[in-house]
Amino acid sequence: MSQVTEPVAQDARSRLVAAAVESFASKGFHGTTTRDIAAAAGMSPAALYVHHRSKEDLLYVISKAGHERTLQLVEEGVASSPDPVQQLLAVIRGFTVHHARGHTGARIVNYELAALSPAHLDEIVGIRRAIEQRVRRLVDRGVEDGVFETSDPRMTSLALLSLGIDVARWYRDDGAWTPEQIGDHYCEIALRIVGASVTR
Amino acid sequence: MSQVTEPVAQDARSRLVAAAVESFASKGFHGTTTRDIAAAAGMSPAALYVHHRSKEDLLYVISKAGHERTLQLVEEGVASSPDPVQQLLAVIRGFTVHHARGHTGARIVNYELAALSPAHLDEIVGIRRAIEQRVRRLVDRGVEDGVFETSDPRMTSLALLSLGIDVARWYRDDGAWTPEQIGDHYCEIALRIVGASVTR
DNA sequence: TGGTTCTGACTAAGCGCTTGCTTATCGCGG
DNA sequence: CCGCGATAAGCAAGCGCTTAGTCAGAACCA
Repeated sequence: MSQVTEPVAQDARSRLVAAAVESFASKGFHGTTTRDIAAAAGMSPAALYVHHRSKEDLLYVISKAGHERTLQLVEEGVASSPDPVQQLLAVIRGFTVHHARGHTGARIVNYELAALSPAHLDEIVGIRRAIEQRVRRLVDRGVEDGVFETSDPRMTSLALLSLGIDVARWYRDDGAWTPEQIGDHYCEIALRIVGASVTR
Repeated sequence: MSQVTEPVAQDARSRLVAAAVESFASKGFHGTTTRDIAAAAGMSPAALYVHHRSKEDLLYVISKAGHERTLQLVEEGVASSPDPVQQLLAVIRGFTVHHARGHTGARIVNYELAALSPAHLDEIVGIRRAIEQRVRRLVDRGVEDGVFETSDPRMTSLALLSLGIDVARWYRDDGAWTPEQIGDHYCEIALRIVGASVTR
């Protein structure tokens, strides 16, 4: 069977993905060479093409997985409670912590969209729309229930997402706060943004 | 003298800068070729080097001007009133409108820092620190005066800037809101974030 | 005519990706 | 248990092309 060979191949494949994540995040897609990635994975340039169709395909794999993880995170937050306030807290905490702890991957997810092929971009944009829609529905529900108060729910939900996404840009591993501390403070900020009339 | 010839040269120079802004913003620094820039400016590839030392130098010129403009904007907002609330509103409105209307330039300013040479990056980081410091002082003043209320003024001021910067990422010219509408809503959000106990 | 602006032709270096080959591991007939 | 053909992983070398940047001279304007 392939129970012995597969793990080796899977390891090489994921090592290339991990190397690409590091390279793309620090130097950008176009600033990264296939030789950079191969070297970081401890392989020859040609080995990249044994496991991946192209450099762009590597970006697509990373982007797809990152977006799906984010969508899952948001959906879990919404499903965690029937109360919009608790849903908001769960979503913001998960979203923020994820963008801080996984800032390398999140940078690629949010800032390298233009490097995707048109077909791949289409697919990714679809997932992004789903993420935005989930948050918009959450805010709308809160407004309907009278626990949120905002003059423009659509822009408010966009701002909530925006705040979390931008954490990936400014977060540093050697910074002053842990991802959890940022998550906590961003929950406080989020409640204020939606005008939640609830004790903290 | 060169009073007559200079305008022509200045025009070519600024046409190259304008072309570089468009290209860098849409395709990124590394995704843009010197031929892209020259062609967009209606010139041959070699003409770029008559007016600029290198492609990186072009990026530096754009980044420097953009950062200085932003710092100026923040300082004008702070100087507009002795009242922290009015200062905050002026800064957020100016900052947000600038990042929406000038989103092409702002994308380069905020997302192409890694492509700068170490020396140039140092200089730019200095301006960024000055911008952050101005906003932090504004928030600290508001807290001292008792008109703002927040558990972490440092993270709050970072979040305020973060929110404005990210507008450059998601704003579209054909989107649902004008820069001014976004500025208005972001003023409302900012007041809530700092816990300003003031009527809208 | 003199000086500046701008160009076409060029180069060295670096790019994504392919090729030809070696090596390691596999199931399987004897 | 052994040896054989098959499959896949990996590498050194390099192909065809594009890149940033150069330079000698044409074109232009005072």
